[in-house]
Amino acid sequence: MTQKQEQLSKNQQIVLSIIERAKGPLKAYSILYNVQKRGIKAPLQVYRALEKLIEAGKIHKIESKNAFIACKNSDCEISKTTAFSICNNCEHVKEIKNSKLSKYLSNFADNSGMKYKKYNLEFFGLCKNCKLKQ
Amino acid sequence: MTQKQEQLSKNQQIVLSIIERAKGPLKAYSILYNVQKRGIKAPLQVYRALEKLIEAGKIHKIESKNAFIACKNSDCEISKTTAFSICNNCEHVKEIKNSKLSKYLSNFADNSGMKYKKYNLEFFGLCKNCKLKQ
DNA sequence: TAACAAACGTTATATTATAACAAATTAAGG
DNA sequence: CCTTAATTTGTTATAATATAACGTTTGTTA
Ligand SMILES: [Zn+2]
Ligand SMILES: [Zn+2]
Ligand SMILES: [Zn+2]
Ligand SMILES: [Zn+2]
Repeated sequence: MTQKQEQLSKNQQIVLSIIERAKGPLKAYSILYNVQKRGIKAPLQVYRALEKLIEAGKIHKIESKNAFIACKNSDCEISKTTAFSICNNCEHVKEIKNSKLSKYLSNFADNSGMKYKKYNLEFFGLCKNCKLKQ
Repeated sequence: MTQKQEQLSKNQQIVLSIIERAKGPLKAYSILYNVQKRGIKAPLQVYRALEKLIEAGKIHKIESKNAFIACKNSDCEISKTTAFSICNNCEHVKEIKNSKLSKYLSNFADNSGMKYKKYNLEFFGLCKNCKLKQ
């Protein structure tokens, strides 16, 4: 009876805490530098933790940036339907929590007959701050 | 009066022709191997061509795969609003052309007040073929 | 406690992408 | 045509991102 792991392991906790404390998405090697004092020495240790954290819905990968951000949607069990807004100027990234959007996309079906359980959406534009400064 | 380039350069044409002939998305180094007989020797030559082709809307990058696919929407001048369906099993990728979807997303605005001119959406699931074989 | 799965540690290496610089080509204006 | 600027090219080196392979340790379950 294999069952989904509940508890995070030591390395997973360390990596998660760094990501949660960060103001924005972190890159894997930046995480590595941040956790070396806590005993994590190699990239692979970070990548393994990242993989598990993503599976657990604790973090998401921003694909267009190869960076990782903590989930703010009360730990999306979802984790499969993600949407982000990304500022092209200051690189600010925010997870979009919008039930209409997620409903719309979860129910989307094109003529291919393919039904999707998973998607990732990345919006780009200028955030409020950066819009003013222009 | 700088103006958007109309004509593709030699290397851009070579790279584009490879991508257009391919059945699915190609990775940069796979493109490189494919064009070496045509005189392109270095990764940078490929990446430079890719960059221009993306700007021109001739190709798109599949972010979750670090791969490049030819645009099928009559050369999206759009190129800024992209959606793809990706099969998790056979890796088949198809650009989604659906005006309702693009209208919905182009008009989407969340409570952040941010308005988006650009997005990339990647759907994941099983294609028809792979669904049958399961 | 035996058996298995998951996590860990470590070294090496694969893959993806860009920096820096100089030469060649192309486009536009006088 | 000549000049100038912009773009494209060629080349070498290197940065940044990610995984393979192996053996050990730890935790769970029967
Ligand atoms: Zn989330
Ligand atoms: Zn901003
Ligand atoms: Zn397109
Ligand atoms: Zn398939």
